[in-house]
Order: sequence, then C-alpha cells, then structure tokens
Amino acid sequence: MPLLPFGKESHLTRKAKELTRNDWVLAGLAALAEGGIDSVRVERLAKSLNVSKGSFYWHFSDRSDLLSALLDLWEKDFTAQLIANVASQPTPRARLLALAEEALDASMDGVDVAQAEGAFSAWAVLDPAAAVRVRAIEAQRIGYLVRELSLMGADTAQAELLAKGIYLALLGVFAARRYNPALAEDAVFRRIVALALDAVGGRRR
Amino acid sequence: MPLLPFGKESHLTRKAKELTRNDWVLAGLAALAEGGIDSVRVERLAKSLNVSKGSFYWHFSDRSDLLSALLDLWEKDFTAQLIANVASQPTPRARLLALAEEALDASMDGVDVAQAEGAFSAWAVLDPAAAVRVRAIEAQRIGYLVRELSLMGADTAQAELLAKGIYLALLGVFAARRYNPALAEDAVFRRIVALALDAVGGRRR
DNA sequence: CATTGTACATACGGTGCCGTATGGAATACT
DNA sequence: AGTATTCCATACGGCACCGTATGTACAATG
Repeated sequence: MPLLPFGKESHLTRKAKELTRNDWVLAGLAALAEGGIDSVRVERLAKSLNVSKGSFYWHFSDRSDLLSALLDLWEKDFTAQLIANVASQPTPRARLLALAEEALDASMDGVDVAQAEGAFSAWAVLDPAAAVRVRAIEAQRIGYLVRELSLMGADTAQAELLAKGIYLALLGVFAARRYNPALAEDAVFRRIVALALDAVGGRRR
Repeated sequence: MPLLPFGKESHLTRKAKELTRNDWVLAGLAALAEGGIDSVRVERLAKSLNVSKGSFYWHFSDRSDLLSALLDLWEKDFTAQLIANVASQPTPRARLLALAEEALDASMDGVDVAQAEGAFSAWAVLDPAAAVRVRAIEAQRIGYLVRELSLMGADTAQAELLAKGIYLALLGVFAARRYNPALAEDAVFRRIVALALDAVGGRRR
C-alpha cells in the first residue's frame, strides 16, 4: 500500500533502479493520455519501463488494479487542486477565468492533462466502473462552477445551464485537441467562457 | 464494389437471407456507436449477424476495408444531408437553430447518430487515417457555420470563433452523452447556440 | 553467515482476434 | 444437364495480451 516502502533507504542503498507502484501509475497515465485506455497494457508498459511483467504483478494484483489507481490519481490530484489554485483570486469572475486558463494549460509529470482528460472521458464510455468515478469528478467540477456563477448573481437554473455549457465546451476542447488541434484553439474556449460570464454578470464593454 | 450485385433478383429469388456488403457496414456502424471502434471486430460482427467470418472476408478484403466503408458512409450520408435539410429555412438564424435540433436528434437505421459521432471522434484520436477523414468532414461543418454566421453580420474572425465554439460544445455533447447523459442535456447546447447567435445578431428580448 | 523478504525475470497455458486456405451448397448460365 | 459463380462454413497458423507459477539476485536482518 505505501507508495515508498520505507522512505529513507529505498532508491539509494538499493540497486537504485527499482520501480515503485507509483512509477507504474505514472507510466500508465502517460500511456492513457497518449493512446487511450486500450494502450494501457501491462506488457507494453513493462517494455516501456525496461522491465518484465513480473515486476508489474508484484506491485499490482492485476490490470484493473492499475486502472483503479489511475482513477484514484485523477480524483485526488486534479479537480480539487485546480480549484484550490484559483481561490486567491478576488472575484468569482476572476476565479473562473483563471480556472479556464488552468484547464487549458495543466500538465503533470510531463503528461498533458488535457490529453489525459479526453482519454478519461473516452474511457468512461467503454467502462461503466470508470464512468461512475468520472461522473463523480465531473459533478464536483460542475458544482464548483455553479457556486461561482451563483455568486455572480445567476439563479439556480441559469447557473446550472451555463456551468454545464462551459464544461461541455471544455470536453469538446479536450476531445478535439487529440485529433484536430486547429479546432480546439484556446481562444475559442475563452470566447465561450466570456459569453457565459457576460450572460450572468451583465455585458462588459 | 456494387452494394447490391444486380438489384432485381438478389434477396428474393435467392435464399432470402444472404448478406450484402452494406449489411456489414450497418452492423459495423451500430457496433461503433455502441462500443467504439474497438468493438468493430469481424468475428464479433459475424456472431451478431449469425454468420461466419467466411462471409465477411468475401465482402471485404480485410478489417480496414470495413473501417474505410464506415468513413465513406459517414462522409456521404451525414453533414451534407443535414445541411440540405435546413436549407428551406428562411433566415441564417433559423437554419442554424434547425441544424442544432437536427444534430441533437439525428438517427440512422436505428443507430443514434450522436453516439456514433462521439465514437468517430474517439476513433480519430487513435487512428491517423481516420483523423484525416474526420477533420475533412468537420471542416465542411465548420465552414457552413461560418458562412451562415457571416450572413448574420459577423466578421470573419468573429464567425470562425463562434462556429468553432458551437461545434466544440456539440463535440462535448456527443462525448458526454455516452457516459454522463445528465451533463449533455439538449437545453445546455441550445443555450450555447443562443449565446453565440446573440453575440453576432444582436441581443434578442 | 545463514535466513528471510524484496523486486524482479522467465516460462507456460489460455483467450480473442486476424487473415488465409479450402471445401461445399445453392443459384445462374449455356 | 453440366459448369461456373456466388456466398458462406470450417479449419488452420499466428500474434498480442492476460494471469500464474516458479526461479533468482540482492538487500536487510538477526
């Protein structure tokens, strides 16, 4: 269960090349972001890590164990973290705008989070268990958007509609970035966000 | 090459159960819409059609031959057809609103087109050859949106931004419908479209 | 220094899929 | 009637992957 067996001596006194469970998870995340859930194969990951399957099955009970770990990582290190990062902004509008920038630019350990986001969505389509987790994460995100839009003065129905609209557009950006980047320009998403914010906060000029 | 060998006698004078190439394509489309491109497997389709692989390899040279046929079907029977259906509307605004409704509700031979749309996008991510075709189709769609928005008075930059924004939101709807339908309500997309149209055509009240 | 546990490597059986080769039944052709 | 053509069934080899069983070098421990 512990990510690092002891913490003191583990990668210095030992052979200095031993893999942790977390190394496998990160490799899985990279594979997921790049080629989708179907690319997350234990024998391929083993090869990419210059190691054999024996290592994998020491750290994980089976493939679905790794997949669960990917969803855990996703649930813990994203969403809440991104939201926390914009809490310092003074106004709801500023927080939402900052959040949009974060969503467009996030990365983790060298993997493009936007690519991974799209891969998680595509995964949820094919795997009902994954879908449950993904829906829960998205509910948190939508919930945050709704709260901030409400603070801006939108009534509940309006806030829900706009929050979902913004998020759907973001899903579109994540999907399109993976095969049609010309379509998924940041400016397009920014425009959508601006339209939604203007719809509740009054027109800017 | 011909979809029906002769046209007169083919499914009446013969055993009345023989499959055409098109039957396979439609079965492939259904499988694609339901489980993604990875579900389009010749042995699975054969089983679903109560037939053996022998049949498949008589009608197709290999699996990628079927996949190309799926893209052909997509290219020919969609996009242009949907656009033609709204040509009778009097104004650009009415045409775009009607197009939005069509995109949300389309179906073909019992398969939900929205589900298939999402599957095509997901497919394009994993298959560069498919991506080329999908991008070409999307370019047609975006192009139409841009033209109509321009007719409404938007300048080129504005029209492109809004067209892509609308389409990205639609991509989000297609993606979300497959695993999180509560997120992909039609009303959400309609709101986005309304915001975009209002941004160019002046505010309604 | 012998023992124990860690972190792998290697080898195996099994499954699902692809594409091919070949055979066979029904229909159309002359 | 006999032959050719159409459409499909069956059988095969091969690959990529999964999970398990077993062996093994090394470090940690008493």
